[in-house]
Amino acid sequence: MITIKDVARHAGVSVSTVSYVLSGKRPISTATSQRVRRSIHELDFHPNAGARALASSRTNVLALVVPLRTDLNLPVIMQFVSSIVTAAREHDHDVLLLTKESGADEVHRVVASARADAVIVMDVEARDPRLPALRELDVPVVLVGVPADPAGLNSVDLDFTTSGARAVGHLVDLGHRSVGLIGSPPTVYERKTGYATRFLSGFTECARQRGVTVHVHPCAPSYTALSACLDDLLRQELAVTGLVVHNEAVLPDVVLELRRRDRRVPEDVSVIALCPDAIAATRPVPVTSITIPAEEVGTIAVEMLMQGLRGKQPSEVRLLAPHLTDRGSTVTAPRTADR
Amino acid sequence: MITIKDVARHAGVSVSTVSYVLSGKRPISTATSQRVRRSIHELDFHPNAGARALASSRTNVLALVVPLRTDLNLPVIMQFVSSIVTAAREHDHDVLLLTKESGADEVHRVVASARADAVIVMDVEARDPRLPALRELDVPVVLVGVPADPAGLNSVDLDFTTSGARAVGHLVDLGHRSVGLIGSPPTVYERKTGYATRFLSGFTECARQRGVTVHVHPCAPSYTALSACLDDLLRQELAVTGLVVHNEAVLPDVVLELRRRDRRVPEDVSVIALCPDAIAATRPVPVTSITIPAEEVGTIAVEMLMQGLRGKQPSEVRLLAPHLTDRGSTVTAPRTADR
DNA sequence: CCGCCAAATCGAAACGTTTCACCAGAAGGA
DNA sequence: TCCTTCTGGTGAAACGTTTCGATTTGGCGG
Repeated sequence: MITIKDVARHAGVSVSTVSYVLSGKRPISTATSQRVRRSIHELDFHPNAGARALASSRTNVLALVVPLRTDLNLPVIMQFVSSIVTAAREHDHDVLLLTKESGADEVHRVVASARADAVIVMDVEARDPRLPALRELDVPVVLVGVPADPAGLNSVDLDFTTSGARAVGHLVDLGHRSVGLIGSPPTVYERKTGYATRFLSGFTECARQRGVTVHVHPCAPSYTALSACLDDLLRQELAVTGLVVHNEAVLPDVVLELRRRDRRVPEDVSVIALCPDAIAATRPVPVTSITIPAEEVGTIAVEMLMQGLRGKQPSEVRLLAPHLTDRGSTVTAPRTADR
Repeated sequence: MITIKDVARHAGVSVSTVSYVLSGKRPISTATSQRVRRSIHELDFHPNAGARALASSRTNVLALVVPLRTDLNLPVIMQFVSSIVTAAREHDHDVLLLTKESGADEVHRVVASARADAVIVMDVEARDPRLPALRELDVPVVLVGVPADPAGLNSVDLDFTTSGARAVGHLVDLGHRSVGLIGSPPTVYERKTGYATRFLSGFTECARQRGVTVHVHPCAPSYTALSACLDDLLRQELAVTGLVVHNEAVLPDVVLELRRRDRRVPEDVSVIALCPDAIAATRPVPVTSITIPAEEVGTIAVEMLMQGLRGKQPSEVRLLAPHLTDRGSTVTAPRTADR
């Protein structure tokens, strides 16, 4: 193994000088610096992470808690993870993977044993049982998803309330007076996952204000559930002309099933979804959507942690404004809404 | 921070004794051992990972290289990751996440800086450009997926060749004489991903031996591609009565689209898929399938690494026998096969 | 020519484990 | 009784960095 000592000898300087060249914490003359750098390169020196961590009490590792069992919105999760890893690398950090299933104890273990010096927790629920334990940690923590009481922790997420309002608003602007919501699976609402209920409240509140009737329908991620859901929403007497879909899993089937029922999109029914752009764009008919800005959320989460590691501990909540992309699946409501 | 010294003092023993209690590398009297354990527990002591790594040159961390950008078979990937993390924890190891996109350099960095002491690489292609670099590493490496030349490395995967044969064999046994394959996206074959071509060769070879005609059709993960694909495969003159689907992304739509074309499953067309059980079981009509044993592969991968860390370096290839579950979507071929 | 200052560099003490070599004391054999 | 052999335990030297304080150098004003 090749150590900093070897580099120092090779470059004809002291060990500490090499260290300072690497960290930039003391001024080093450009001549020396370059000589050292060349030695590092020639010897292919990589500082030992353990030794570094021991001496500096910094691991340059972020712990990331991911909900792996959830088979629901997997693409979204992956996008988060991907952007987090990339962002972390940009700040010279690595990512340690923990699963949500193993709970807060694992996070504590990882922090207590100084394996990571900051934590990102994904898929946080409104009254997440892990919250108290997370508050106890004396390292920076960022939650992806906003809990009921975010005090003492940082959180970042899409502004789902505004998104719900925005979705229904878009349809109302187009003249729709009766709007259906195909929601997330019932289980998601039951466990009070923050994002689903927030989207729902934004949705209903906006509808109320603008005087349109809404029909809310959670939907499990299966064909039969979707089928039943559509049967219900498409009943003549409801006269639904606009559909908001907040359910990545069934969105693919929604358009197909509407067709099978002789409802054309967008002529008969306008459809707007809340999902990653990648999904909305590849449907048979591209779907107008509000994007879930996974990329951005991930980057911001890492940014917040880096802030925290630099000493600031603001404990803020950052809600990202929704961004709507019209892909043509929403049009002016048909005249014969009550055919 | 609470160190091993504190524990030693609290338990009235020397530092080394505590260490030996923890590692079990020397016999310690049960009396002392229990006293030490109680102290550890009372003080909530967690050995500092950095110091540990430095002194023992073992990090107890596995690096895992994951293809995060691939939006294709995400559920499968997640299952792998999930089982790997779980298995790693069972062996008291943590998992460091690397992305495939960042290439072999990152793996080298992580190993050279002693951040991890073994590596799992997922989604390995037949002539993967990372292979040479991986062979250079002097730590245990396990590939998930078998490259053209697996020499010097360990690999584990489903036996795709046999799986292909098994799938077509199952249909032939039921009397089908003309079988279609809805394959993975064309890009997957182009980059010579091992598993797709191996499945294909097993498929065609078995069909040849048993004298049935086959119609192979790669299929991009989009509705239009699937539609075109089905149009082609369902042409009268081909008289296809059995369909093998090796494409998680479009499987959900296949049954729906068959229905739309007035082909019933399984009365008119038998369908068998290669995909995780979770996907096959939740289709409108549950689909007979050969499972992708992600759970098992992950566990085995970790097991092999642990072997390697214990000193053995066998460099073996482990192919898992396919397991077929009949869910009723495959039945005896209709009489009027050539209607 | 001297003394002083800043800039650049060096030396050595941490950091918290593991592990090797060593040491008491008890047990056992002669 | 004395020597050996265990068993259970200790002390201290690594491990490879970072970082603090000290030291050298060169330049400059007086």
